[in-house]
Amino acid sequence: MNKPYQILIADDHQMFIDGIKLIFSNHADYEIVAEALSGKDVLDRFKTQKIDIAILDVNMPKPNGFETCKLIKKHYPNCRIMILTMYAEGQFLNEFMESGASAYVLKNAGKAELLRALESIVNGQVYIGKQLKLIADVPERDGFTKSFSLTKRELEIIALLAKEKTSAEIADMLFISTYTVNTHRKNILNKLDVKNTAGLIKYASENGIV
Amino acid sequence: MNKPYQILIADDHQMFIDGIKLIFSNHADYEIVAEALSGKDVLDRFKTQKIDIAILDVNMPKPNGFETCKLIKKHYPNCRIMILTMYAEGQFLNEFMESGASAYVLKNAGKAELLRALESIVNGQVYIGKQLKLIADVPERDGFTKSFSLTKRELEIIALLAKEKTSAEIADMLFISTYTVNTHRKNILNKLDVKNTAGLIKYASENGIV
DNA sequence: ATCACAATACCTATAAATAGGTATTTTTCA
DNA sequence: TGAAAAATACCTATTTATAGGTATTGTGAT
Repeated sequence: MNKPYQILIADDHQMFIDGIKLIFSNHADYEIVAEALSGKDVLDRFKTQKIDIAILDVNMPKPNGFETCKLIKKHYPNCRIMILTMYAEGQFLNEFMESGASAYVLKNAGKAELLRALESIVNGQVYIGKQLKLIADVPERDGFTKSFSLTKRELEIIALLAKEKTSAEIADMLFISTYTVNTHRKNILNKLDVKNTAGLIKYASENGIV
Repeated sequence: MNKPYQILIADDHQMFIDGIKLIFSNHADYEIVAEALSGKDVLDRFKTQKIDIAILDVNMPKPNGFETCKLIKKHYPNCRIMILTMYAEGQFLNEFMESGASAYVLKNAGKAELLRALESIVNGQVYIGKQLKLIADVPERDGFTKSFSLTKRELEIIALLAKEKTSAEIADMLFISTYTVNTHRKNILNKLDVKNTAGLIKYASENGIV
């Protein structure tokens, strides 16, 4: 497995594939060499091309994402697989664990997280998207990235901070004490491991929270 | 001209078109109804479909963006046109003024600005991208968005703020006084018309400065 | 040579954010 | 029904940021 890594991308929506392709155009380390619209398509591609990494949608027709994943792993154990899902619910986590995939990421994760996940993958680590991780509350495992779970209230406050509101203004809008807002802000900074509001907003922008 | 607005998108790179399409998928107000790879293509599309807004790349083959724009305006004066350019240089501004287009935006402007530009367009205003405006230093005109030009030093400071540095830390790194850094920050907030660092970082993220 | 702008610096006062705590109530879920 | 997580609230001290000024120096363009 050498650079640029040869990637297959599979999803039943062509437009989504196009979007992903856009992310990798001009990227030195990764190259999209195959596309597939169904699980069967994916397996066909493997027969004819060398593929280092497969990015699979869970909700794919024919064999779905996990089944396809298991089949790939059976015949091509060296291939690394990233599973994409639309839903933040952790209901698929067990399946993920059994499927042999290396990454499990939310579809609306954003470019930054996608690339981070791929980096983990090529380093032989397992990556689970932040938003997914916490909901499922999986025990820590080697190679898992640090995760943080933002609560509803915290997300609400981030959104207002992004609208240039001060703690006092936020307190007024949410009918809570300024003390409480500040406590939330403190917790948010700790969870995201950022130093101040600048880092917070940057994180939020990069991860589609605002 | 009623919602959803029917949009034609023209660019000689199919991938770029796909990217734009992705932005408008699921958007209630705008719908991409036509694509074109050259100026001639564009005019052909107009003959067969109703188009409210045309988004044209300057560097298009056959008739280029501006020429195509003039031709469209001549035959379909009600159509609003957005011109996209890759370069921040203002050399095309005169041509833009004469072309009758309603918006002039940098290609790497980002989703947020693209939508802002479209909003201006449908409201009958003229929109010129921030980064473009200042370089050209056009006199203010009705409907033009407020413009701001960030200096090299200001951009430098924004970059450091995005790295969670404080004014004192920035002062140390740039070998200048903290007073100076604060003066720059003050000027930046004014230029960008944001209230605080949160707004500043959000702007910077949305506009590819950081 | 002059004018505009960028970059620099200083001062003061106030507002806001951050960091360190502790602690209670409410929700949620097993 | 209990335990854990989330949301709430309060206190204090310190650091940073913001807003209002003014002012000097260098530089690039006309």
